[in-house]
Parts: sequence; C-alpha cells; structure tokens
Amino acid sequence: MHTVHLSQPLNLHHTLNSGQVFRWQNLNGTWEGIVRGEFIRLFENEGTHCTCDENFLTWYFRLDDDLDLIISAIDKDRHMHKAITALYGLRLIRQDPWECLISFICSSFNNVPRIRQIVETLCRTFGRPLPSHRGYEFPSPEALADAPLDVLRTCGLGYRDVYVQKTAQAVADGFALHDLRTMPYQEAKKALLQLPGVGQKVADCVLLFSLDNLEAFPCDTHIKACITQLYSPSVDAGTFGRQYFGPYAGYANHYLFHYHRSNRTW
DNA sequence: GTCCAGGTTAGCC
DNA sequence: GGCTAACATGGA
Repeated sequence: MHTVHLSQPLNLHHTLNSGQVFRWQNLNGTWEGIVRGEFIRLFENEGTHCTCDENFLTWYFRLDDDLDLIISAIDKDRHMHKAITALYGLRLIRQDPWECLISFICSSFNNVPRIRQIVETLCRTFGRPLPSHRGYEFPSPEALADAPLDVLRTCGLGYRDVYVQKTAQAVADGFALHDLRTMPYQEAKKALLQLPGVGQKVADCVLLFSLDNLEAFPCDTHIKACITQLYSPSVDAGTFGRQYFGPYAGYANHYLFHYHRSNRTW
C-alpha cells in the first residue's frame, strides 16, 4: 500500500458507489475490487492509498480528464450546480468494455444490489480464481459463450440468460468491442445495438463507461425524470442532454443520475 | 400477496 | 417508425 498525491480531484465514495461499476466493495473505509484480473485495494486519507501503481489510477479513474474544466463546461444551471457541488470528485471510470457490456445487460429492469449479486455470481461460476484466492476474474467471452443456459439461469439472470449467452457468442466470434472506441458516437452505438439485450440505454452506458464516448447520455428512469421535471417535459431526454450539455454530456448525465438516485432534493 | 428496480423485445398499427 | 405488454428475480 503506497500513497499517491493526485493532481486531479477524486472522491472514491462518489465514484465507486454511483452505479457505473458493480464489483467494488467498501469494507470499513477501504475499497476492494478486481480489475483486469488484479486485486486492488484503495482508500483516502491525506492522499489516495493504493496497492496499484499511479498509471493504473490515471487510466482507470480517467485522471487524464481535467475534471474542473469539465465541471465548468456542464455547470449551466442551478440544478446541475447542486449536483456537482454535492458530488464533487465524482469521476467517470474507464472500465473494461466487455465487463461493462455484460454488467449493463444484467442491469435492465433490475436494481443495483441485484446487478451486483448477479455479476459476482457470474464471476464465481465462470471466472478464473485469482492466484491469491482473493476472488475471481470477470469471466471471458468464451466462458460465457459456452455456458449452458440453465447454469446461467442459476446465476440469477432470469430471462436475460439468452441475452448474455448470445452477446457472449457474438464477442467470442469476433465482434470487435475495442474498435468502437475510435468510432463516432452514432456509428459505435449502431454497432452495439446489434447485440441481443442491448438497447438505447445499455449502449450508451457501454459507450460512456468503457469506450471513451463522453457525449453518450444514457436515459433510464432517473434521467428521464430529471429531464422532464427540471428541464423540459416533452423533449427526448437523450437528444436534449447531448445538445444542452455538449461534448461532456456524459459527465452531466452521471452527476444528475447519482444525485437523483441517492435521493437528494433539487 | 403486492410493488418495484439503471430496459429490451416482439408484435402490433 | 411509434406504442405496448411481457419479461425472471428477490427484497421491501
């Protein structure tokens, strides 16, 4: 465990607890997670302490984004101002696209604790155990592609078992997730929408949380409520969000989402 | 028992 | 293209 003094704001609690990633656990102040097959431990106390190197922190927590610049770009009204003030240090994460894709297929018509439970069960059932015995890797596309439906079902997936299996088969057969990183927003989204279990909202989550598309604006029930109540009752939330907030609409989206979901008042 | 949760899909018009 | 019912699961 060593100390890193970051030049960028980072609030671990807001960031890891905001529903963009599902495998981190807070054990009395210390965050534990498994990223790309590596067990990682983090906590904040006059600097960020971690069992990883600074390059990992920079990559994973997008410290290459100038958060203050981004915040000033999206600080356009009193609603947004409340959210960014209350959640200062909330950052988007640059997570693995494959894990992100499957996690958000599991997220549809579901709640966060259960998403976490399903993802963890998938890892325990189909993922490689870490050499340190501290948990399991996220399963490979091949592992989920070859998984029998009834075993997937026992992981708690419900009717989503087919979505996970077919999407895993598509990725195992060569669907190039990483290529989407360099595509324009509409084109990358169109490609993702081909995958079973991936609709407008899940596609935007994958683009935003794992493929560097900061203009993606995922529209779930919380965001739709925010847009209709606070901004305009009759617009398409996604179109409005991207146009109104601009190139960093995705950051605005996640601040609104987490503020609304954590049951704070506007 | 009823309701709800980061939606997607198939089947209609 | 837009609209709607159906969809497993577990916790409140």
